[in-house]
Amino acid sequence: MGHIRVAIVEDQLQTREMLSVLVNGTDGYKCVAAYETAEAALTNIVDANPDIALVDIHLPGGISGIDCIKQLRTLTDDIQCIICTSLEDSDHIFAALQAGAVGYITKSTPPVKILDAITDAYNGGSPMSSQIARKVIGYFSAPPRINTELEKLSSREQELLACLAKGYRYKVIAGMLFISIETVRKHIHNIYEKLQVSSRTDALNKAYPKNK
Amino acid sequence: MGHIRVAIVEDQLQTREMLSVLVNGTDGYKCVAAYETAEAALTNIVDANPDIALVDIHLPGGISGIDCIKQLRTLTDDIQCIICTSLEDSDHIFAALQAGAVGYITKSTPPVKILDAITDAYNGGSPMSSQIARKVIGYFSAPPRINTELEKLSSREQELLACLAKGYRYKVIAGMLFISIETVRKHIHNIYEKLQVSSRTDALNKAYPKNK
DNA sequence: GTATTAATTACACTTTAGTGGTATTCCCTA
DNA sequence: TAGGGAATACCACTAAAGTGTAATTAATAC
Repeated sequence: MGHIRVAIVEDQLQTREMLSVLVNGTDGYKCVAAYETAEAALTNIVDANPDIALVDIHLPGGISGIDCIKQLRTLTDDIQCIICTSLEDSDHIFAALQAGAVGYITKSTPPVKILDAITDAYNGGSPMSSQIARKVIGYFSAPPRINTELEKLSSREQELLACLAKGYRYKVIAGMLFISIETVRKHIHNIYEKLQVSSRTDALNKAYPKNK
Repeated sequence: MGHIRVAIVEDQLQTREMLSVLVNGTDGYKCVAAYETAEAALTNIVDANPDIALVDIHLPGGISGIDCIKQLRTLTDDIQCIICTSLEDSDHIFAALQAGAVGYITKSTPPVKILDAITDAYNGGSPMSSQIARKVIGYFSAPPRINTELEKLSSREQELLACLAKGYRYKVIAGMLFISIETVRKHIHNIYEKLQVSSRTDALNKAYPKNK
């Protein structure tokens, strides 16, 4: 005991060797497995029982590192995966975190920082550079877009539109709002004109654009 | 030039003083404003023109630090806000990042790390501890919820449903998928049966529930 | 004080959506 | 190989949605 068990999933021999030497050469860390492909990792990694797995995104064969993590999550929750890659675009970062990676470091990370990242993840943190963190939170801070479409509508019309969004029939809406079905028709017709559409779904898509 | 302009929004005099002394006492940083309340900050901060604002969450008066950031975003995009608080729960973190904060540090952060965070944010990073980062990504990987409704549908049916979502008419869908309008009807009827609904809007609401 | 606008109702009409039944082909599996 | 699901297609029918025009009232704006 007393050491963190590390597995490596990395196709490049040189990087793989570098990582395992780094890990094994440091007190408190032990490299318990190293795989060249996702396939090899998935069939053997559970037996190796690492605490932490360093996973490359770009792997040979059909399974990417991201998919590898995704599938690994179906096998066990005991292995925490850190993506270790040269790819730094938002899409890969996002996909990796969604797959269940707890950290994301780049291959240019200096060796001592890699060990820090391993310890960090082991202690319940999520190692990533603040540059990467910025990209991560980019997904949160939804564009402060104001909905110009909705503003075109009167409050009554917005009320009607909300009913449309819930899928209510004209008759039901009329009953709920205590107005005649003809008025409902008229309101909705006005809404469609203002939004420049001609169907319920189009109106909803325009007024409440899907965020992602 | 040559220094990062910092504003402070913090109700506690002691902390405020500590931060301004820290910032002003370090080469490359300058405290250009310090406010006790969100209200004061919102009316004056744009004129002070800081690069970075350190914002507490818990502020006296009606406006919290999070709402302060939210409103500030409607005034300018030039000020990057870092939350500096003692609150560390996921909800606050998430709300802050959604409001537009680019970083999240705690008051227990040592002074030098606070300066690092400011520089970090200034350079396009998102300063936060890896513990906080873990909570952030928790929102990503958290709901491994599979959409059981969508799974009931065959791939062809899902294709049809996607067309419905875009607001296409039956005739248009038929043209796009090279099938007859009657087949479109049939598919959609089957979809409605599987989802236990009887209208386009209901089907979409059930198959693609709004996440918020 | 008059013009505009939102909200309301009405009627007639066209188009689209949704229901129910039947049938063929293909593919997969028990 | 018999059955089942999925995809395709057609028909007849009903229900709902959407269009066009017109008119009244109340509030608001100029």
